Amino acid sequence: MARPNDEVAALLREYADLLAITGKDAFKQRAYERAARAIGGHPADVSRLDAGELRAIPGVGRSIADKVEEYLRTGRVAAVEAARGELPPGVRELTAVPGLGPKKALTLCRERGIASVDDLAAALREGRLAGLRGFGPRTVENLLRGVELLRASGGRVLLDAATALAEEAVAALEAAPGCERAAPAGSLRRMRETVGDLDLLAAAREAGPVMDAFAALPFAAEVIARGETAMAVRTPGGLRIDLRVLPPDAWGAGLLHFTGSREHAARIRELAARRGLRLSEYGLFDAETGRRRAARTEAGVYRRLGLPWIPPVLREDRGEIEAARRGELPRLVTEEDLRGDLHTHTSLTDGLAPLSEMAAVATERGYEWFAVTDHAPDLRMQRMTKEKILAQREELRALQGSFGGMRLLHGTELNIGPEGGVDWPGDFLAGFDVCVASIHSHFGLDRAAQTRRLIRACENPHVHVIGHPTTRKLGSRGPIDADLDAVFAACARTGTALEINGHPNRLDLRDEHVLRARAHGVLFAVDSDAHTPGELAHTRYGIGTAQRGWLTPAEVVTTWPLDRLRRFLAERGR
DNA sequence: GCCGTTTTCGGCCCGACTGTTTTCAGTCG
Repeated sequence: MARPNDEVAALLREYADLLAITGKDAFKQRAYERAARAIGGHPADVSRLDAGELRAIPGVGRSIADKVEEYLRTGRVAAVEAARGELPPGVRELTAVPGLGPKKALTLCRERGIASVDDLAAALREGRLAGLRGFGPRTVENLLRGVELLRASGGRVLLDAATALAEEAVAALEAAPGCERAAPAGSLRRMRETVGDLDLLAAAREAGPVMDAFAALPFAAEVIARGETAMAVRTPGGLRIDLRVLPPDAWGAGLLHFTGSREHAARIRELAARRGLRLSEYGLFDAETGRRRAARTEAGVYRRLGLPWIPPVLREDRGEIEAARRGELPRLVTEEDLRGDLHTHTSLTDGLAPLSEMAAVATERGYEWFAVTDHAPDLRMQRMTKEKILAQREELRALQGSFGGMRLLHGTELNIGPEGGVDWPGDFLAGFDVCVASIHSHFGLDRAAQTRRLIRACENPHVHVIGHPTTRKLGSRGPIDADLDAVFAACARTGTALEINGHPNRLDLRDEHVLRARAHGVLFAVDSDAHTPGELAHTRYGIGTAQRGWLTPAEVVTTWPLDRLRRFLAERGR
């Protein structure tokens, strides 16, 4: 079961969507969206708040607070039920189809009785949309492809794939005649865990040559749209890439606008409006005189609004604007802060490179220490034994000193059993420098059992880090069902660190969990979980997640110098 | 429906592109 905040947020979001589809007041709809976001991201459990505390959440007033209380008390909200009653239940999912918004969804429902994506697909195939106002042949074609796309991909790509595409595209744009600079914006720049489409920006006086270079990219399979300064292409895999070409002197305003999030940008524009200014991708203007006040740099635009520059990873309207105003933005952890990695594999188990090779690449990354943590025997397919791991320890000791000043640490990745036990007895575990413990099986246990096993693993005095705590895999496996707040509290109590696994298909913990765990006072380990030397660089995505969770270096044990890390490993506390 | 260091009422964020339009609504970011 979801936590109350998520349930309430989902309900408010549904209500906002229903208001949009049925054409109700757009401002009311926006108010519900804002409240949903605020409640979803609120650190305290809404089911434990009184009316006053509820209304203290920004965007929650009397009416919404009443509905939240009604929901928590009765499990339903009359107003939402009524709105649901106005539409067949499947209509809302129609708006997930690219190119299909609330207005067209309503038309389809009212005029043709279409109430689901499947209905829509059938109607399109059978030509039943003919004669419907606003649904000409081009629209029908686009909707067909939209349905196809929605079904094929679920819509989003992993961060590493998006990063690779963006880097290649940016290099090509920068090489175009007249292009002064180019950069990714959007959710990629904010380091969201997946990317729905790619936003690129370029600065040039003449847009034409830059757009030509964009259209000529090898992965630009199809041009979806092309205007004076904006265009969009689709990759063979179905990913949409948007390009916007800006005048060079509007670079900062454009970057801010297209980096988003939409919610953050909207609040910044609102802030500007309140000061008699108007913000667009072309700059910050005096609303009366039209004179431009700032545009060249992001920092300049923020400064003009009385704010310091806000890092893109924080721009989600999760309190960053308020923190910026108070001068309390965190000093975010960066990749340069990392001094080591506590979760890596070698060819002794399922890694692809020997210990010496992994360590050599770790040295190149400038690490001060480096832990090798191959799988323990309960993961049967790895065929691990005491003898094999002790032999690895000898090998590691023999290599100690071969990698400049970098210190090698010997560890293992234990398996958390269904009851919370781990592979080896305590006296054997005591021989390791570091133990990571992770769930690799029994994903289907109920919430109480999952919570119990994780807490037991935390309480094991030999366990230093809980690896990929929710075990989700993006696009293929959901998270286990556990009371994470109870687990976070146990980690804080026992001094066990939670991993932020940087593998792009894990990113586990995810940003929202990091924010919540942080409120409990938990320590974190940003790790690569590398199975090849190249994957050691996956920490960049883990760092992105850590930053989105507002973490500072002090909270991340993998940024600590060796002596401090050793104290943590010895005492497992602070 | 929310909100207030000019406001407790009257505001509430901005622009590009597409398609089906003879002047603009819908969608998206």
